[in-house]
Amino acid sequence: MATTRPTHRRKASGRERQAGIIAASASLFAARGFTGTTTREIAKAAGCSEALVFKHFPTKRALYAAILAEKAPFSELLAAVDEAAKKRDDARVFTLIAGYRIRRGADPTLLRLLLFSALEGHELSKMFFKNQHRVFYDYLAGYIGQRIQEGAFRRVDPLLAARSFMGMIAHHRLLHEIFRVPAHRTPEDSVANYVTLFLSGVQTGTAQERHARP
Amino acid sequence: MATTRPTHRRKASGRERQAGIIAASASLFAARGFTGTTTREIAKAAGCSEALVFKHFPTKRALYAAILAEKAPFSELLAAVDEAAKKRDDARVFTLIAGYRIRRGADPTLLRLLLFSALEGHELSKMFFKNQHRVFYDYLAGYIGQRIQEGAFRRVDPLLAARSFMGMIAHHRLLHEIFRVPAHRTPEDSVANYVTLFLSGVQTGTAQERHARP
DNA sequence: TTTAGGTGAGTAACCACTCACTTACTATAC
DNA sequence: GTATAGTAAGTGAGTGGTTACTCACCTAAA
Repeated sequence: MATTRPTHRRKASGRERQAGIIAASASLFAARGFTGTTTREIAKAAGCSEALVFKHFPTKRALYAAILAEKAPFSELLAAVDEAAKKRDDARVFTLIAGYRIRRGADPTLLRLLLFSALEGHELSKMFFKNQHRVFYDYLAGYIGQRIQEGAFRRVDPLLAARSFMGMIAHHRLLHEIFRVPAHRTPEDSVANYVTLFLSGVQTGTAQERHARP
Repeated sequence: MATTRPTHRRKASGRERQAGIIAASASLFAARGFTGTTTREIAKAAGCSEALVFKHFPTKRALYAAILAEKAPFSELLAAVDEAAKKRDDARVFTLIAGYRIRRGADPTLLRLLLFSALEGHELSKMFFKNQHRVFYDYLAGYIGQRIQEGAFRRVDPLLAARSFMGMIAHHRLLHEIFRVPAHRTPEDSVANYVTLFLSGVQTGTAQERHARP
């Protein structure tokens, strides 16, 4: 079973090729959308023939679906957020989430794929959206609801409040990554601004004195 | 010059046809994107032959550009907002803007066209974005800056604050119109929530007592 | 009679996808 | 060690269908 590794291999293994095709086509689909990308371009980007692409994926649509299905949710972030949530460190909870989205070197591919798939009405769009974004709303809404019960947050609608915060973040990325609006602040600055603004809006007086006014 | 109007006209005037083609193709482009829409579909939707479409617009791309260029900014809204701004009625200023975007029967076509054109990298995308959205940022940022100087708002970054608010609104529409997330509040409720949350976040103590706590 | 409105029948290029076929690697028999 | 058989990796040259776009021609109204 353990295969030898020749130094100058001329044929890639099935796994390698498949991963290569997925990686190459993912950036193409993200850049041009599903209908805007041709199988010939995919083959060229993957460094193989069109025929081989169809040996690995029965149809262009199946390849697209494989890409969307591959992108999994992020566990390490949620663990860090959960820890901050247990300490009731509001600023850290929201800064972690915002900072994960808004940061130097963040990959714009996922956002473009998400938008394209939703606009083009691909069937896997909903699952993709659920894995990529829904997690945050549910988690944040739960945390906000809890903080309201504890008297730390004002009585706002938890789900709408969670969406408000995620809206600021998502819109920030949309402006910069899709509409190419130049940034006039550092990522850290922007995140701090959004977090402060949001927390000032939801925290009660007592909680604000602890965090929002340095 | 004044032409008679026969009751049973069989040929449309050039203007009428052109408008019909634009209207028909606009909804198709919004639904399927540029590459996802065929000229045959456009002709069928406009109720004429493909050849006639090309008599009016030299290329498919020129037709797309004509659609994006046609969509003009909204003057009556800005007038109403301006009036509220002169009275320093913060709640009304933000409620007007949010309510214009979030309301029953709002046309999702423009949002889809805007996103598709930006994602597909169409040249007119930037102008379209400027006409459709940029106005709000600049106007709001100016208003927020003024309110800060007057001591009514905290010292936030005016542009980031404006984007935060527009982000909540834009994201709300994105969730419902593109990602088909069901609404759990009425449009008016949602708008009121977003406005209250935002104003609580930016207003100083004195201003909050006047507006945000009924 | 003029002319703007309108079309059926193309065209070359391109699309997703197929197939007959070659090549490179490996396990095994000797 | 080497010959060989089996198989996974890989492709050039297509396939029928679709695309954006054209052109010669028609038709109704002023």
